[in-house]
Amino acid sequence: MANDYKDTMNLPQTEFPMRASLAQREPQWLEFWRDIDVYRRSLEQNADGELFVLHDGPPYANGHIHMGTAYNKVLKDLVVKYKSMRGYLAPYVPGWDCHGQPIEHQVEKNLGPERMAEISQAELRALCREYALKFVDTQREEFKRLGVRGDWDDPYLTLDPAYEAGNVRIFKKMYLDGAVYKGAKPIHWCIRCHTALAEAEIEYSDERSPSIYVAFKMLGQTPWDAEGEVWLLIWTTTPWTLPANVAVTLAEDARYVGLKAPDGRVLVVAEALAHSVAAAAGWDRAEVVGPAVAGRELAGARYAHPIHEGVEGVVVTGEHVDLSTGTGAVHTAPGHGEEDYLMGVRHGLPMPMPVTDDGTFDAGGGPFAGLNVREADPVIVEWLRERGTLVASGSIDHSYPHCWRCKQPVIFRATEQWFVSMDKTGLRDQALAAIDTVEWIPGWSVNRIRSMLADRPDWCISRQRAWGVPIPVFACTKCGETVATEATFDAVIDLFEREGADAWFTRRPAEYLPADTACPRCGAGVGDLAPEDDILDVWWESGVSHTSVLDAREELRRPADLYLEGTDQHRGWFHSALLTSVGAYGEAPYKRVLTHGFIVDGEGRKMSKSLGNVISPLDVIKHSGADIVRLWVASADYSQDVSVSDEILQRTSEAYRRIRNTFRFLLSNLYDFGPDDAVPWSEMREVDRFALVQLADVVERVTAAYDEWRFHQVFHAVHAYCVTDLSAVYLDLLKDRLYADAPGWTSRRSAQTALAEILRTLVRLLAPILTFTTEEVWSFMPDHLKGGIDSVQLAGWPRVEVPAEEAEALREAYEAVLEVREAVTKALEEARAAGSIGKSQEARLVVTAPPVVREALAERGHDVLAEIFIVSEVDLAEGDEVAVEVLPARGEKCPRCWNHRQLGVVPSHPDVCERCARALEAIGG
RNA sequence: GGGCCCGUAGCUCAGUCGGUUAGAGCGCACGGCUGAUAACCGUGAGGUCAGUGGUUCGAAUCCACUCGGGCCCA
Repeated sequence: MANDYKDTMNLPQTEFPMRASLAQREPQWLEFWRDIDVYRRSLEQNADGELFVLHDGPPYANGHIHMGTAYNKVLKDLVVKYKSMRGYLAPYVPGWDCHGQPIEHQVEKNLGPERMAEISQAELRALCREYALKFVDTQREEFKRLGVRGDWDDPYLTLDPAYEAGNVRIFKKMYLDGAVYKGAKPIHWCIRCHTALAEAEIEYSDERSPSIYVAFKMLGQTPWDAEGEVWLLIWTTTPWTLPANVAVTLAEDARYVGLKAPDGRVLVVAEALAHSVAAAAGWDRAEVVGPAVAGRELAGARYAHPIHEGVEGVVVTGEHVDLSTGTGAVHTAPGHGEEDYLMGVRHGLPMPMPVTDDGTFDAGGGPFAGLNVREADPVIVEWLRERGTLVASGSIDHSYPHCWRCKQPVIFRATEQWFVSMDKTGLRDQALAAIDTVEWIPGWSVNRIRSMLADRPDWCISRQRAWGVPIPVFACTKCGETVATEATFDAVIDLFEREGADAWFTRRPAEYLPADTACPRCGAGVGDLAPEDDILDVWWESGVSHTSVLDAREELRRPADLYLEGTDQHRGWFHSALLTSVGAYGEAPYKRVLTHGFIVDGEGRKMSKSLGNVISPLDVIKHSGADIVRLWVASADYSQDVSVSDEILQRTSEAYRRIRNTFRFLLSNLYDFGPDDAVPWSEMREVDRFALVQLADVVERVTAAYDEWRFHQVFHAVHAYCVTDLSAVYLDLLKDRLYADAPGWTSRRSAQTALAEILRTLVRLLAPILTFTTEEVWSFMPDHLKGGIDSVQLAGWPRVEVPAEEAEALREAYEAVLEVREAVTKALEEARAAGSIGKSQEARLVVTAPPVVREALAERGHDVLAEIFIVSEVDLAEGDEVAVEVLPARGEKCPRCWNHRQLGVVPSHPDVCERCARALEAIGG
């Protein structure tokens, strides 16, 4: 039986399992890393290395992680681990964004309206803190489970006292420079709850509103003067906003005409809407009179205010004018609408706000003073009708915003807000200049942040909420003056450092401000100062992490080497960090910014519950393992949106198995490879030397890909190497030598020398990506290949040195050999299809090739060619083109190595071929 | 509606300055091996380079528009 010889061979042996069972095994590696404190040791080991700071952008501390956060964190981990293995001192301090409306909103919902009414602001803040910390813990465990390495025991939290104080440091600098000012801006406001509402606190539902057409009398000359008295006709569904009117906005390019009303007045409307206006007014016939004039030509015209006597309004133009409904002339009240507000900012319009916080008109409401806006509409409509300016009226059903809590319709109402001026101190220009000092990856991303900065309005940094860091200024209760000086800021910084921002809500200013603090206007003392109610925009808070984290922590440094976030952060964190850093220090907070796309489904659509295409990283971890998530992250090109689907994960798992089996083969053939068995380069077989040349080339390509932030090319290069160079060619052809040669022969040790080098190199190339699997591989490697290092993460970056000249010669020669090999496999396949052979070792080849190729082949030697082609014999012939003839092998099948050879050459082992006989002799068989 | 970006095989990706017949791996089909075995090897089929129009001797590549998608604004 052929099997008699099986025991005499060096067949692969390993305990390294073929099946990964990642979901079960990965947690053991997490324990291992915890036990050896791998993060700390990675820092200690590189204590003298160059510092590389990847600064973590803080995810929001509510809910579980999703694919987007998982993707981002894994990408960061790849970078940190790669840099660390290259010898950089690469600390990673994860952080969380803990303040803000979503948490406050959720806590409020959990409490319910009754308890909410009883609770103090300090108590609410305590509940918010508890809520945020709970999700910090949740996400921390989930990120750790992904294999992300960092200082999880001491992350940064935006609710830490020292962090909160950093906000004040930056505010102080920018305030004292004159960049911060107080202005007004319309926001959603609930007049019943007396509170500002965020977008997430708005519910839309249908509402019936009045629909009225109102004529504003034009003043001065108009193009239609010859036709009669000229009025500008507007349409609105919110009559109560008319007292705050300051302008009428026309579409710049649309044509406006005069519409002759039955009473003889000329009403100016957009030409496109003249007919629908006449229909709404119920006129049988509407005559268009006089010229048609572009909107822009009417800009600057004046009209008499529809409510306030003796007041004038102005005509402006804007791009938001809708020409499908209404009149094409938009009533504009900057205090009552977002677009109106922007028009006001652009044209320098005043922003009257006649509505108080409970919805009552003050004196600015003119004839309606004292009336509540909820009741005002019919009164105002009647009032207009009496004066003859109401051209038409009806009602309309439309979607309208309501308060999530009391379900009442909300209004847009301008309130006092704090702003950062983009231009007063040159912030915009400085920030634009700072952008050019930063490396943006991918390159186009600079366009994105540049256009956003160039176009953005002043930054509104105040929010009317409880859960955040207060705007650190005081108001004089006597005269209303703002009190904020270097001394008060420093006192607040000190207070926050000691007690956190909570103290703002529990202590009186007199307790912590210098005793001599006084109002600069009226001289009122410290006892008459009230702390500002509003809190800072959370983008400000996370933005100042360059100060609260990078400056504050010893192991970090400002500016950071890298910020790495999704593309939405051009408007978010990249943006707010840049503005606060430029505002305070005149420079960018980062040297480099890498942005990645969003996670979408297999069709490129965003993930949403309603589409039912959401994939959770937690599920993938549970079913396939975190290394599959990590391999998926590494396989995709992050410069565009990244798809994930069951099929994609399936493909990823297949690629994983392929890589894993490559490791398994390497390990299983090194079971008897001892510390003294390595063969020096000069004594290695040529094929093995070429394998090392290929390995060196892979290291170079992969290292370049990492260095140039092209991680998906790392994956593709390594995967292709495993499949094409190793599995299909080198490992396949090596089996004969590995299995059949005597264990200690140089020929076999030469092969093992190459395999060992490949193993210790490959495992480290992949360590940043397959963090669990490579650790597992490392644990199965012979000790002498590990150099006494217990974690692959601490093993440094591989270098494979090959003599340059010889390497080049080998590349050239083997390019020809491998090309011929392709022709060989095709020929063998044909022979197989014809039924003349099964195993390739049953074949003998006659290879015909042109002189140059033939020479390259001949130089290898016939036996080596047979080894490379995995056949029993190769003969060469010369011809014009490469051709391969497949013949039955000569001799008999050796029962030990299965090659076809002359058997019985060695008398002591008459059954087997000469090589096997010698091998049997060598092992004393 | 505006700004930035994306679209190459079923999937993940290459494709140099515009230059032969657009490549690789996976998957799929078929076959081999049974000494990497829930593994491994081979062969093969798969593409209107999203579409249309243009520039050019020549376009996946440059330009315009259209369609589809993403992020951010409005």
